[in-house]
Amino acid sequence: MRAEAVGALEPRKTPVQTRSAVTVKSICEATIQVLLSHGAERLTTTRVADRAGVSVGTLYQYFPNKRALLFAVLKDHLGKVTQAVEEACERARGKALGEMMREMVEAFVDAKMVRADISMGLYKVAADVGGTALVKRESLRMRKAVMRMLETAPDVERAPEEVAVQMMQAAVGGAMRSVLEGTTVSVPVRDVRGHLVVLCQSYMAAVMRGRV
Amino acid sequence: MRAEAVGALEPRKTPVQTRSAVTVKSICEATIQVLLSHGAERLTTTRVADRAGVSVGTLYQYFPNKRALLFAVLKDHLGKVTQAVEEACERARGKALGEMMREMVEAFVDAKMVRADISMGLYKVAADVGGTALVKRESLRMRKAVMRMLETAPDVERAPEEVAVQMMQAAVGGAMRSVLEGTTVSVPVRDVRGHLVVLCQSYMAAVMRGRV
DNA sequence: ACCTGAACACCGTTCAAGT
DNA sequence: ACCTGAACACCGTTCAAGT
Repeated sequence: MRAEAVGALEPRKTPVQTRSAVTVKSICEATIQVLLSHGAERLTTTRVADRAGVSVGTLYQYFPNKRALLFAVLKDHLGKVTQAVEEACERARGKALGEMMREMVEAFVDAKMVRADISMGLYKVAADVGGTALVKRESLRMRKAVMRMLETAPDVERAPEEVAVQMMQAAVGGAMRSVLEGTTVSVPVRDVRGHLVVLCQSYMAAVMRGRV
Repeated sequence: MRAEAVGALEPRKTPVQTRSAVTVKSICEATIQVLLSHGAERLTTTRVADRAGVSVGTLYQYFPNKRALLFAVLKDHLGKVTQAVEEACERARGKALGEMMREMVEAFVDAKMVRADISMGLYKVAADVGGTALVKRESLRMRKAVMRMLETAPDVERAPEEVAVQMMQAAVGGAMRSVLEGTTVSVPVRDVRGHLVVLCQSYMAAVMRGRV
């Protein structure tokens, strides 16, 4: 298997003046706007620069390449989702297993849904941009939060294997993706939430019963 | 939301002579080879043509554009997976619900795994290529097969809502994707299969019990 | 009926010149 | 310290010319 030829993805220079901090922010915002209005395949560095009111050269002063730009935007978006899940896990400490699953899943689904349009747009670019590495990192953060939460469940004697939690996350994440991409026939958000809650509850319960 | 600007994705002309049938096949094979050896971002129509031993012009005689080429390859691959699942559903008719889930999930996982490298490579291009439309079609075919199977389960009184089956598919598909992309920490295939079987069994059982 | 490959348009990226 | 935009390289796609 090939190693991903990613190249530098980190921002090129850190803005030291207020002017450039504004520039960077406007470039990121312009990226999202272009993504949503023109679509991923028409997202051009020139177009982004235009929209941000700067020249291409300026864009490249802060981002080494197009991927890095999209990477930054993706990172920001995924970070918000992870944070929402972490907070939910914190809130649910000490509750029963079923409640925990509900809080976690609802936080995840809702975080993805607040900016459903951005989530959708970013799925398309994630693959081109080293998104999997990012998803991997965020998954790990979420998994740790979930594991910590599970340790405090009164109705759980010993924590489940980490594989089980991984599968659960991957399943919920995949289902959300499918809904957002419209692969799934359109279903009300409320139903999706409800179904994913049940899915996690029943799977976790089965795992605890040693069904695997 | 923007409509996907797909353009023609169907092959441009149907080979009428043996020579050109060979050409088309070799172009498709070359595509997979280039995808696996050079990676998605270095997959160039010129490179594919070179590898297939023809000129770019010839490639464009059969495929209107690069996307159509990748679309064809993706379609073929997904078709095989769907077929495997359909066959499994056929075999499992009349068995108990738990057995049905096992047969279905194992068929799906195994089909994805036979050519894990191709599955992986194609995930990267799917987004650029109108893959979601294709996935939607294949999902529908699989869902119908699953619904037909479920009707014959002796321990199921009334078939589950279609939403539930959709969620299950999306969850399993997403989990497999996560495993293949390496987002999930590497887990033995056998374990993945086992976990996904339990996930489907417990979720379906919960749905039947009216837990949603 | 099928194949070739030079030519064109477009996009990512750079860098010399400006403030 | 930051910005500009013409110039370059590369890739998708075409089409006049060949067999």
